[in-house]
Amino acid sequence: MPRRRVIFHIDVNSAFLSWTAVQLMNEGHPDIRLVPSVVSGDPNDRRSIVTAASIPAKKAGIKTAEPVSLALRKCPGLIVVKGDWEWYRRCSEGFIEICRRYSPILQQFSIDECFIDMTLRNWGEDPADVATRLKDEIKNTLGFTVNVGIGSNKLLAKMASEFEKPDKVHTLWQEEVPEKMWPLDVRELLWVGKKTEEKLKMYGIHTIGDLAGRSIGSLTRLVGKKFAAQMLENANGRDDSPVETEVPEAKSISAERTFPNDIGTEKDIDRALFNVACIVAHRLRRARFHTACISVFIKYRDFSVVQKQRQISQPTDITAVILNEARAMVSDIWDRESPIRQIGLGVSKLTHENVVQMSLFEDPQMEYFREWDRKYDEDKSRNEDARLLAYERKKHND
DNA sequence: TCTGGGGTCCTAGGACCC
DNA sequence: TCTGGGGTCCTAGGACCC
Repeated sequence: MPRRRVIFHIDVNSAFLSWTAVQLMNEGHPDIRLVPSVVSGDPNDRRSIVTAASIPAKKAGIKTAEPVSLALRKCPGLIVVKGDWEWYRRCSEGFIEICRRYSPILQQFSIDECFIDMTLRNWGEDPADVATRLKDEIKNTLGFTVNVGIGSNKLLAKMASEFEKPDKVHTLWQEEVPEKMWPLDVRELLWVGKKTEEKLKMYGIHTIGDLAGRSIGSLTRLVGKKFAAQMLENANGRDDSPVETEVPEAKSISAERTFPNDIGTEKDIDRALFNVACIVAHRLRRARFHTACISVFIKYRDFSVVQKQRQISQPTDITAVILNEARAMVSDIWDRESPIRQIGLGVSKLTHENVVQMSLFEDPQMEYFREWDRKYDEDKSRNEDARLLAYERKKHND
């Protein structure tokens, strides 16, 4: 007899804020979760935005992804803390490890979320009790709270974990969909973002229930065939995607820079391109990839974006080659008048280097470029080691 | 004193081939 | 000289996620 699937979705509550709170408490500071506080990139950068906000900060009207300057105006006493990515990585590993003890069929969905397939567990008890044990174990051993959503598929589990927060367990079984999911605003449905919300509401679709009752034809006209079909399935609580235990290989690597003040000279642009090219190419080499497609984009002051991509015949991981292509493309798309807010560089069509054919008669200049990259990579890894060592020392001394 | 950074996937139109 | 249709690849743009 086919038994119904039991999926858990575990979601760290205000992840970056909680993790920073734990870090600060380890150093003897008070708990920033209890006061209006936010985590941001560089708090001194006038363009930095709110990465995570405490519940008291949210009550003061502060939203994730809004500018820190705006948040400070809304709440003058706000505590702004810079995020620590190394620490976040460790917190993430810690909570994933605990989840994996409950089921080996685990899919990490992001740094602070995962799905586990609990179908094969021998349920002598209510799944909600097991979920409660899991959430309490994370809280007691790691010091931060999670929500656990339980459902008969990934979509329902994820929707359930979004219900009341923090530190809660919720179920959303198929039969609970009309009662628990249909009354929700259509925007709450996974994959329905701002633009889709606008379109749907223009056609009188306000709740997930409204959406569930529509015909595929009318939705196709709004959002296209594929998305319409998926949205309709999801609104009815259907989703048969498996919990994927394999970590997918990267399909693209990119980096971008937003300037503190918009720029407009060739020199500034060139310097920024050089910086992002170094970063992207380094990450490419570290992952042992070559790229066959390079892309650039420019974001102007009014947030309009122009972009260009180009395939190259000989896949490469050489900074200079990538930078050269990027320069040419930026020169093609930049109108040479409008100040630039942000510039980005990406690589895609990634292949592993062992399948790449080396050209027999390579430009002798390439050897120089390769040497340059080798030095750069060495330097980077030395700095990285030193940073980690300092990190460990600091932790040891605390 | 408005809006980061890093990804994935989809669609539409044009080029090119048979 | 007007004419077709299918398939594939490429590019630009746009939507979504955390």
